[in-house]
Amino acid sequence: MELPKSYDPKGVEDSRYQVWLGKRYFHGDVNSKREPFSVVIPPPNVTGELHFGHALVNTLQDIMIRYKRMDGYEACWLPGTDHAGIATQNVVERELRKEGLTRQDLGREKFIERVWAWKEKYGNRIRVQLQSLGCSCDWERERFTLDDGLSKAVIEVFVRLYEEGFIYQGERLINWCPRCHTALSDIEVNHEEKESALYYIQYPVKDSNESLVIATTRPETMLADTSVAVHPKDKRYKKLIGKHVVLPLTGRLIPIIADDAVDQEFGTGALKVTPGHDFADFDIAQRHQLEIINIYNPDCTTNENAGIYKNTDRFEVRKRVLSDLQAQGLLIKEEPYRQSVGHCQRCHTVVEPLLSKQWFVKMRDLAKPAIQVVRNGEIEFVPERWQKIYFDWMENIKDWCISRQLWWGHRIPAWRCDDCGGITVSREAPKRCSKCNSSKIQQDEDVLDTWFSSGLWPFSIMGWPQETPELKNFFPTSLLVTGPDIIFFWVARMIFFGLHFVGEIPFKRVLFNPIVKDDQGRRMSKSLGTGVDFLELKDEFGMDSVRFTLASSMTKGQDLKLSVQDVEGARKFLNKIWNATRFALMNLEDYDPKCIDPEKLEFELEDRWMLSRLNHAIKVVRDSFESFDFNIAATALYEFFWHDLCDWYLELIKSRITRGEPSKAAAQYVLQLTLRESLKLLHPIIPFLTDELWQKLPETDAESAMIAPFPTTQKRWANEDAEHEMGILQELIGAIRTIRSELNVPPNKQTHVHIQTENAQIEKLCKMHKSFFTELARVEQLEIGAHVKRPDKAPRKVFDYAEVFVPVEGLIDVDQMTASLSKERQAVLRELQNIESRLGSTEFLKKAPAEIVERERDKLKDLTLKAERLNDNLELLGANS
RNA sequence: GGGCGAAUAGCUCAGUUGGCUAGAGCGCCUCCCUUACAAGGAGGAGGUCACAGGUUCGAGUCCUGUUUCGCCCA
Repeated sequence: MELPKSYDPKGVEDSRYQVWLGKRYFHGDVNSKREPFSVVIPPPNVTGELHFGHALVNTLQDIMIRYKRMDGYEACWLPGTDHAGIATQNVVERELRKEGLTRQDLGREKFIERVWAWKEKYGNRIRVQLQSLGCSCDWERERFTLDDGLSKAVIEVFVRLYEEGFIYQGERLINWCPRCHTALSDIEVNHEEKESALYYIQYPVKDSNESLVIATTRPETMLADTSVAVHPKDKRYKKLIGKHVVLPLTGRLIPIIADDAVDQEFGTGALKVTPGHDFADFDIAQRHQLEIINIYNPDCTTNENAGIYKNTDRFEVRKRVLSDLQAQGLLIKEEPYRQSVGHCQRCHTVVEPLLSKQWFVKMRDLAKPAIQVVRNGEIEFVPERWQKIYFDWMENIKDWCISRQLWWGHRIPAWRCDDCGGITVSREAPKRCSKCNSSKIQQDEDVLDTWFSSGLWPFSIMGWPQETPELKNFFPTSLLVTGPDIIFFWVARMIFFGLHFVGEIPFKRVLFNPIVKDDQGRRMSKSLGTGVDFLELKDEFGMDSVRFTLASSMTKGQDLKLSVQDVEGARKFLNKIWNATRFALMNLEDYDPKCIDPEKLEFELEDRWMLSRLNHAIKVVRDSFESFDFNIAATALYEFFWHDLCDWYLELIKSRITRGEPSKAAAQYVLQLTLRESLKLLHPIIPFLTDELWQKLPETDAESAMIAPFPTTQKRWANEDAEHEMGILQELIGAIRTIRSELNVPPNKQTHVHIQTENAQIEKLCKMHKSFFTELARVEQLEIGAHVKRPDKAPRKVFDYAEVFVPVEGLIDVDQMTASLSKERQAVLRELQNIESRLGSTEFLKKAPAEIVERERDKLKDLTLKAERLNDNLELLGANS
């Protein structure tokens, strides 16, 4: 069976995935005796598309799930999607607009049907993308936040919170998006600095010649002013407190009040108070029982409260107000000002604070235990620094506005009575008002914030409020991988909901992944047009390449820059693995595991070294998976496979195998073992290729790499002596190669090599492994020992324990050789000086740990030797030292 | 305004409680199509670790300040 010369992921990936699906490897068994390892997916928007950020989050989850599954855990990764209220509704409304329709034209029921149709059409896309990525999700447990079961959980939670007094309805100032026509929670508003202006407006004081000048960035809201506030200690205005001003343009009389919240330094120190359209002003109004005026309709055109300005867009009103003020000479001045303006997270429209009746969740008491479990380490945040962000928010948490004036979502289970106005909250649709028994009741029109249902995800996906085997086995989950941008929206809410409703933390560890950016550092965002569809890379590079790239770039910084070049590099690595396996298979054709007794094999130095390196790789990979240092795991595997295995080991055993030396069996044994264990180590990161190759191995311990036991370190493989000896041979061979290359010795030309050393062990080592020199450095004759004389003109490399000479015919550049040796001597002397001054310091000897001092002494010895050798050689080359 | 993070080779980044003659990948330069792989092999050049102080026997690493950039909150 001959493999093609290069790896083509096309076909391989999809067919592998189908096999895994068919074998139900992904399914988590609730009856298993194995320790569970569970993860719930951060549910993507059902009608959305996955971008590179998703690719990263899901690759990391898959790596952990696959690693744990192989390592003997009952792994279960529960997938699903989110209905994403505003986002999805916006998308469908946009489609309707193309037909010249609005959702109101269709009516609620028809509109919802349209959204479901849309969901059916595009809902599978997420699954297809995740499967292309290789995600080993338990698809039998796939859920959607609007499924019946999950909707029941939402209702249950709402009703319980209402009954417990956590949920209330209140008339409050909220953030209103005039385009989405809905209330937003505080965190759904993004603040952006904008160049704007500060307008100084004169308010005449009633029955007086005096006037007050106020400064504002939003002059149009003066139509809703109900007071002017000054600081009680402000000498400028003290005498005016208690008087009234005549509000320009409207003629209304409003009081001048004193409040500590006024900043005397800002503007003129006099603040117009607009409680209907400003959060700070609303608070002031509460303290002083001021009237609250709302001048806006839901679309933020003005209503009748705006008087002559009614039925006008809010930005148009601003212009008209300013020009009217100017005409009356009341606009004193205008100066440039940077202002922070809130925008709707979903549609980027400037939000407006509006007075409105909404449902809220009281947060203080829910937040407390949620803070506690992170503080005491029951839930671990990685990187830890995100804790602070979490604490800051949770400790200053405000009540959560959960009602949305949308149609797509979980409808609030509350009914209002037409007769008595009472509210009935119920799990089942009630027939009568619970207060007055009237049958004229109407369900609240609003739906719940999408994050309200997402917050229940870890247990609603497992069937809560029913007591299911899934909950019993897989809850709390082991790990959550998500972006730090939704720490408030999602992570925090899952924690307090989990604690409150299941009485347990929802997950033990949270890994916050960096934000994926493109090679120019731009955020991968669809609206910016920088969202790259990672599936486009599938055909050319394969998803394994994408996964490997993501894993190797995954550090704990806050950005992760990706470029196609990196993916290309990963593909080369995959090809290397492919070809190494191809080589192995060609050289294992006559290998029969049944005839091999590992105890009786004649292991050579390189065999022992290879196993020791393997052992080391196993340790690094395991440790870094456990600490989520995926880049370290990926880099270590790359280094190990490419450099240790391919560059050295494979080269060294070629002749043993082809010549059929007595140690051939040992080489074959170590080769197949190393390859097999490597494929396992690599499997969590690059599952497709590794399992494809696994199927071709002569000896395996499972039918698929996916379910093979993850390698464990073996004491008998660790071999420091072998590593040390190989290190010396590699160094000497490297020296010969460097010399040859520098002198442009043709690769096929063989040379003599002289190695001068007084070290008998090294002499013996080199003599025993003469073949290394022959095969890897084209050495036809090797002379080594203390007796070896330095040839005058031959090029050389100098180590502390030996000198390597390659006497080549023809010209050698003595000057160049001298220069390079001099340069090296300079560096050595500089370092020697450092060490000597260190060792000469009594402070150092007294305070530094013994092993450090010892190391410095060793270095001193080695470097002194090296310096002497360099001197000797330079002298011989005729250089003045 | 407050908080967090980043600044190391041309580029992208590693560098784990201070012990480093500072690493990798890509790119660049030289040589080579040697029967696993040219998506390859061998070798090479390239860095005052942003700046200024401090702590320490010893600082890329810790502290303070400055500059530049990014993110979050108000």
